[in-house]
Amino acid sequence: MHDAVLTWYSTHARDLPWRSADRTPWGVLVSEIMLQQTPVARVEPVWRAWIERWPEPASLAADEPGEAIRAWGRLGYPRRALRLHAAAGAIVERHDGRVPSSYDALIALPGIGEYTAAAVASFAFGQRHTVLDTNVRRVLARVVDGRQYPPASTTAAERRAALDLLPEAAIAPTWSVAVMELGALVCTARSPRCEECPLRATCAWRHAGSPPHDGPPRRAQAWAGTDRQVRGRLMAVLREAEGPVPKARLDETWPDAVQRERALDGLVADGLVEPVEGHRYRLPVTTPQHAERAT
DNA sequence: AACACGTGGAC
DNA sequence: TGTCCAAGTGT
Repeated sequence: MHDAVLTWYSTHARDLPWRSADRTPWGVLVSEIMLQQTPVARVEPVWRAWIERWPEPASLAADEPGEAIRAWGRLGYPRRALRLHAAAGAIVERHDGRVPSSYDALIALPGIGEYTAAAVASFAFGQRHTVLDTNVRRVLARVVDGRQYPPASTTAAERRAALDLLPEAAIAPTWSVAVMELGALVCTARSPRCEECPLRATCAWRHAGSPPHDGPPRRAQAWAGTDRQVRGRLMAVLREAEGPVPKARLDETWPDAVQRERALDGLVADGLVEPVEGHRYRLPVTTPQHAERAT
């Protein structure tokens, strides 16, 4: 199983900039944050511009958080940009400006959770960690469990299965990225290309006749009319503006005043937007002291 | 544990 | 055309 996947990866891996031979831990970290819930094709140009402008954590930390949000563009979930800016500040303060290599130090940074800490420790520092993203979880669900889709959230059983399969340290990172790539290119969610799969001979799901998902329905996220849509409208206006925006301009983005105010208040509470005197708003200029504090 | 959190491409 | 989904995290 390992040889089949590694051989497949050696000839099918995409040539992505954050995988290049001269990659840096900072470049890997930035890519991992950008790739959270966001397709590779949309990340690549933004990543290139970001790394050119902020080639190390200290350069990002020295800039305004609003500039990070602006440079984030339309990648979505702009709180990731704010957390990446905060992570850069923490790296400067706690780690002398160098991305830490330990899983524990990584997961302590804002915006970095179980997956991203394992990914950076593996792909930037060559360590042996189980890397469980949506691709790996789907591949294991099919190959090992014979199910079409993994559980809604990562389980202990999945971590155990991933650890059982994780090879020796020398090739563990390559194994992880290879399984991820297999999930992204072949063992896809919607229309898997099983004929091209290096694991087609051993896949439990395929052997079982590719049975459809049976558990509770996987609910898609609502979008139209949600606060998320309103927040997106507001952020788009603020990103594209040079400086502070009159509230009247924000009021044009959404007809329902109650929902609009709620969305704007939420953005301010999240530290993504800053009120300015004279009924104006702008992207944040200073790092928020207590944004997203537990309630 | 369930939910909020953006955006746009694919089918 | 509307649904589904993309290298998750924090609460």
